[in-house]
Amino acid sequence: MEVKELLKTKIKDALNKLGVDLDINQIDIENSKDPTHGDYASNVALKNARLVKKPPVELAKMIEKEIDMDGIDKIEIAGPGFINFYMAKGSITGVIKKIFERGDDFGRGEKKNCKVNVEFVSANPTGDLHVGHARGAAIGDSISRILEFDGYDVTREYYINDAGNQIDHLAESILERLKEALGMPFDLPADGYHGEDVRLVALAIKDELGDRLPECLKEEGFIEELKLKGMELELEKIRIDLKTYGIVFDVFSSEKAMRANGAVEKEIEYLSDHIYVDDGAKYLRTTDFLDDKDRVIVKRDGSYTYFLPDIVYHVNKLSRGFDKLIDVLGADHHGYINRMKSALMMHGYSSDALEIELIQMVRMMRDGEEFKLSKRTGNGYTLRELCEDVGVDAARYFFVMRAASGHLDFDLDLAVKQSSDNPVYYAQYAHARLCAVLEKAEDISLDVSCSHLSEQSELDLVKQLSLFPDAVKSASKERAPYKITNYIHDVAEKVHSFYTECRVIDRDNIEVTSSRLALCQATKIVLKNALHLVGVSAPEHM
RNA sequence: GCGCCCUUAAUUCAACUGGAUAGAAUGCCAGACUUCGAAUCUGGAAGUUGAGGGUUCGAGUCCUUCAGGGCGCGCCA
Repeated sequence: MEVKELLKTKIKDALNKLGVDLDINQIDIENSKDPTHGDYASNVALKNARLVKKPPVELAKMIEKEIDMDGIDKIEIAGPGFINFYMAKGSITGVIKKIFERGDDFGRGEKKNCKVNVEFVSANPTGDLHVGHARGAAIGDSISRILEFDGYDVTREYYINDAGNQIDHLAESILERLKEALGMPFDLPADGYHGEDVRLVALAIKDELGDRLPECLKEEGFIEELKLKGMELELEKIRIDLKTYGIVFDVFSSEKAMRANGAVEKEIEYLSDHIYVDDGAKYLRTTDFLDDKDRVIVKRDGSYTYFLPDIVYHVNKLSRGFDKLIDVLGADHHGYINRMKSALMMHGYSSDALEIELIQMVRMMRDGEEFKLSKRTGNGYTLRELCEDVGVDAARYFFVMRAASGHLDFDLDLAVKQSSDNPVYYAQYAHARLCAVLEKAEDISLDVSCSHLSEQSELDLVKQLSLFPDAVKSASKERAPYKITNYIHDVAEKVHSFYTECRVIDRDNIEVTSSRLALCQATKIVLKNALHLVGVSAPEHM
């Protein structure tokens, strides 16, 4: 049993003896942040003093008197009524053995039997992914990894808006670029895509068509062909960039497919009780639910707003058996939340069947100043370039290390720096250092019971390792990958301190050495597990 | 004007969801390599948590009123 659970049970039993029956989930055990407050602390006495009609300190003392002290060195009542527990060394180091037993699964949550669909990136296939997508991608994938690790069944999904006019603009842009490539007069549409990337796509199409190109340009249906071809090529680039970035989607859904077979018309039919017509347009009465304004779903000219197929899409996702949908979206979509939830409620789903994680803007900083364009190409700064410039590990770590709800300043200079200033290297270096030591002492066996650990820095590290399952739970519950990077940083810090203070390999003292080696190995496992959750590698050598 | 988010050290951010003396990193100052990787470590200075009021044993956290910033408020996606 974990130490915290053990303490909870002990407290519950003690309370029982005092004639107080308290649910075990009502008992909080905190990890003391201050070593003078022991290893663990509880505020049960403060919270429940009224049950015994005595001051908190009195209740704390009563609990202290009744509690089973097995595994506990000392108890102190402090402040207004906190109970501080000082654990016996064996209770603390027990976690090492557990880490060895569970290995890659240490920290993994129990199976939840809950299917979650995480939709993220979903960028229009009309050009390269940029740094805004990169943050959403890093966070979306980390959330997926964390939920998976915590015991959920996760599907990563990408929604392709291939039915809107963005694709028309793409095709028109390619068409003009093709004319350009043939030396013909050309005119890029004002709302088209003027970037270098689209020009290259056009050149690829030109190569493919070869001599047929001039003929094709005259054909009526050629623009349709360009839509398909252009999108396919753009999507392929996106797939490759994401893969390099460590992200693979399980499902790509297409808006076009969503609209097929009269699905949208059926949806209108289904929602008819919530629809009214005003000034020739059809409105959905979302204000009956959570929205502050009714929304147009069919325009006066009979075409649909993007909202309608989006409803079809979300209903489709839920109909595929997911218990929860998570959309990772840019912060400018916040108006969208209640609108979509309302629509789903019309289908009888609860308002929390859909959860939307809003990602704030990224500002790229170089030399202390914001920049938007690439130095090399003069175009927008893309995910691909970012990976080339700072590496995948640094990019992903930086994007998730702050809460998604806050703006992020991405310090490019810091990200390329190979020193402790750079949190990624700080963490990876800790891992590599441990590997180096373990490699050097391969012939010495490990003492998994860690019976010869006594230094403060050793015990601090052990305690830090024992916090990993908590960190996972909290990151999962709050969809907050940054909790993992914070955790990683804390582990790395403790590793470096331990390493400086305690020489691991001492061939004249094999007992201590094997305990320390076991600690190193356990730490290595935990660090690797944690880094994996944010999609960052754990290198053995750097 | 209405709605949502934000405001914590010089800077970028934490704070276990209401807990003890508000913590890290960067930057600044002072130290530590004959030894497992100095890509490291150990100290130090730095705060009226934007301002006021309220709720209670206890508030950065909850309520409220202000001030400042961002985003949204399309028959755009």
